[in-house]
Amino acid sequence: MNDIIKNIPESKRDRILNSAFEEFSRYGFSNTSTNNIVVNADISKGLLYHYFGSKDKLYEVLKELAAELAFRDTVDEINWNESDIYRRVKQYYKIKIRIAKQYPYLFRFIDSVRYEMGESALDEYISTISPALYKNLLTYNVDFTKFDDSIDIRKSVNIIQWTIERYVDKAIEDIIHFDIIDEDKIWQQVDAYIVILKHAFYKKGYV
Amino acid sequence: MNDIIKNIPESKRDRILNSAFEEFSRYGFSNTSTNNIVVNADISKGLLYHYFGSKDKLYEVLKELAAELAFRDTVDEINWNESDIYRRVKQYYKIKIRIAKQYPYLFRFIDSVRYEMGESALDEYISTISPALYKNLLTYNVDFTKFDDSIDIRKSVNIIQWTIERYVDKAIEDIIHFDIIDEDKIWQQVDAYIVILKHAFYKKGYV
Amino acid sequence: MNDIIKNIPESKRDRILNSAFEEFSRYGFSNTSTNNIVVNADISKGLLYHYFGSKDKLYEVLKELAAELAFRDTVDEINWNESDIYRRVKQYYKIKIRIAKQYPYLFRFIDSVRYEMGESALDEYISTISPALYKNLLTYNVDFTKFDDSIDIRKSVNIIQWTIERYVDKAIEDIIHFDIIDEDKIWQQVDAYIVILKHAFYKKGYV
Amino acid sequence: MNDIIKNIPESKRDRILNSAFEEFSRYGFSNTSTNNIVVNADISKGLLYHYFGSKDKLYEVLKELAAELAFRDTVDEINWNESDIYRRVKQYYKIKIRIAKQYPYLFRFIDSVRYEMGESALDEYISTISPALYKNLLTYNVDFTKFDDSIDIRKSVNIIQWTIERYVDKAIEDIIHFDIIDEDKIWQQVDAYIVILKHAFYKKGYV
DNA sequence: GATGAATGAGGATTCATTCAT
DNA sequence: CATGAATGAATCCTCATTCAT
Repeated sequence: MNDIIKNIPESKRDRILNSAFEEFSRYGFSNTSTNNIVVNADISKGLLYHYFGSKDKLYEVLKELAAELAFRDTVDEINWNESDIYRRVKQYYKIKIRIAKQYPYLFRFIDSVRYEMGESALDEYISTISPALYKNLLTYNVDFTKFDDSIDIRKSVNIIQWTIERYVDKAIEDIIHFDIIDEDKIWQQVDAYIVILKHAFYKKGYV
Repeated sequence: MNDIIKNIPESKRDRILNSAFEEFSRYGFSNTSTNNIVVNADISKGLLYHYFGSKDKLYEVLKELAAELAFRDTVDEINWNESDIYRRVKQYYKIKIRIAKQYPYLFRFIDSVRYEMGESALDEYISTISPALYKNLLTYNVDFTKFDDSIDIRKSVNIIQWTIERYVDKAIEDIIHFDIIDEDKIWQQVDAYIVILKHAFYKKGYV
Repeated sequence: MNDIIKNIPESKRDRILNSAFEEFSRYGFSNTSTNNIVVNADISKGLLYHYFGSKDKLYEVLKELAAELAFRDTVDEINWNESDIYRRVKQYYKIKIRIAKQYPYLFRFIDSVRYEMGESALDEYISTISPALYKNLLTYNVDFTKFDDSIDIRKSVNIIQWTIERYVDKAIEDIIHFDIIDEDKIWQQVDAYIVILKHAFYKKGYV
Repeated sequence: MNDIIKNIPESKRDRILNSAFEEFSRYGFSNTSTNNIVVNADISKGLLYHYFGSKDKLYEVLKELAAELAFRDTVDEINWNESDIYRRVKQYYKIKIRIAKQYPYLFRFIDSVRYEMGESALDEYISTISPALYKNLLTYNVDFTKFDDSIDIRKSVNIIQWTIERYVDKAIEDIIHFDIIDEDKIWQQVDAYIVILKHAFYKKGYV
């Protein structure tokens, strides 16, 4: 499947993929018109079928690509030696923003697939790899000795993740709506929150 | 909106509603054919449009009805003076089964709407009334003094709800698949679980 | 299958059937566009599918109708007690012309089906009933005592049939091209030939 | 037209021609996809159009080639001094098998053209040269004095031809299906039949 | 010569909606 | 009330043909 994408000239490839990600995430599989996809991608109808053969196949390729980028590659790229929970989480969300800059609708697409499918290629990632990724992100090799023992660490960790996630998801929506984001500003704001969160959850010495 | 339903002769009404609930919950809004709805309801196409005007309007009416039955009426019907958590929860699920007997696909329909819509009439119930219903069901006027203080009451309550819910949802699927259920048997089995759960969560005196 | 045709109002029915007979006989099954059929029949695309469901089904119905008219009904209508070969053959071709007046392309359609199919519903008529019809037409209950014994009767009969057929097929082509024929004139010319043929093949007493 | 074929390197030529003969004979002109032709011939789409210009032109060239091989060249190659009907007929079918070994689908292609066309280049051969070829094959310079006078010679000749033809056509189908035939065996079997046929039709002295 | 990406008109089919009866 | 015939725009997909490389 990946061979299909590899063979498309870069210039067109992301136009096609983004157009398809957007349409499918907006309208679902059956309500998405290949017509709209090709118009937005500025290619001919024939070319879409030259590359992908059918609407079904296109959808499969998108699911495969989404799984690759959002789960497999991400797991490989994270530096699991980073034991500080804040830097660990920031790492992950920096990757997510980088992906969203290339494919703004990819994460919305993943959400929409989750809704449409019972058992499928992507579901493997959603139901298995995705929870595992999040679990490992927040636990594997994390230095919990920095945390204040009197506080529920798991919940603390959740609050940390949710807070950062909130900013990042808002940033991704900004990419979708305004086509551009001020990434520096995002990380500055995130860092400001991290200062507060460290005060709340870390032992005095680690703040 | 409710006037529309009121004006449909009883003999046809539930045939139409159930056919529509089933099709929409199976295939989603846009992938549902009004043709299938009228065939399964054994009415003419013209009649569907006579009553509902359009596919959109039909969908709206169904959402409204679903919200009415599954949330508004249910809230009104629950006896909020019943402070025993087990009897309280059983009350709710008895109502749910009664609704499912009349409209087997209604709860599947609600799930499907949640998936398809961003902001909609039903969302008001899903995002506001539905969580409130569940919260009140498990907390409002509930006599928590019966609970063993050493145990996390919230989690206990969740286990109680989840256990009962599991049986009820399975029963609703049976209504869909076999058209009939043995309700007595369901409640017997639920009661057997309640005995176990009371041992686990209630103070000795209340078991 | 015949129910489909029966349910179409007469005014439209023959417009549709003739348009389809013409297109299919001209271009073959796959090269025939349903678009052209509906344009020539002056109906909407949807209506064609409302009646016939698919291009395949339409083709099946046409084959069935062709077999019915050109073979089954024809066999039933011929007066097999007519033992004079000339009157017998004329009978058959009068039926053929009557059919062609209603469905000018029907016989061309049959020829085209013969070419496209291996084994099919119509083939049953073409490969079995059609040869049987011709054989019986020229032999069953025919009074061969009228023939001059010194001449090959079978060949004589063929010449008789071919001569009449030639005029009739030409007449059918005229129906196609000019929309109208002078049937009286055709039979006058045919009768003139019959006089000659009787001189050639019949015993003196029967001329 | 023949220049087109001449200019194609031998290595590719027969691959292209056989692929095209097969597709056209299977699916007819309009239902044949040039895509399938190039895939089966293992050439690019562009090359097909480089050589032939269009699907129509390709079809014309194939018809021309078929006429050349199956009629013109065959007529030239037959030794018309061979007056023995059995050897004469065997000659012809040996040529036919040699052609079929190079172009297995050529004779099926000719049959399919006959079906599709009204008036065309190939029809000239089908309607004029082909009947003439068969007529001459079975009559021109044939020594009929060998035949038993009491038997209808024409019919005898037909039986001779049909018998041999049956074996040869079966052999050609074997070429198509199994890619190989045992030609010696075919002629042995044909000769065995000839012995029988001579007994039936020849005067005692020529058996 | 040789490639195959690219085109876009045209293919069959579906379906929400209307309206005369 | 009730019907279902009728519409036609929109659906996915195919394919002969072109052309830059």
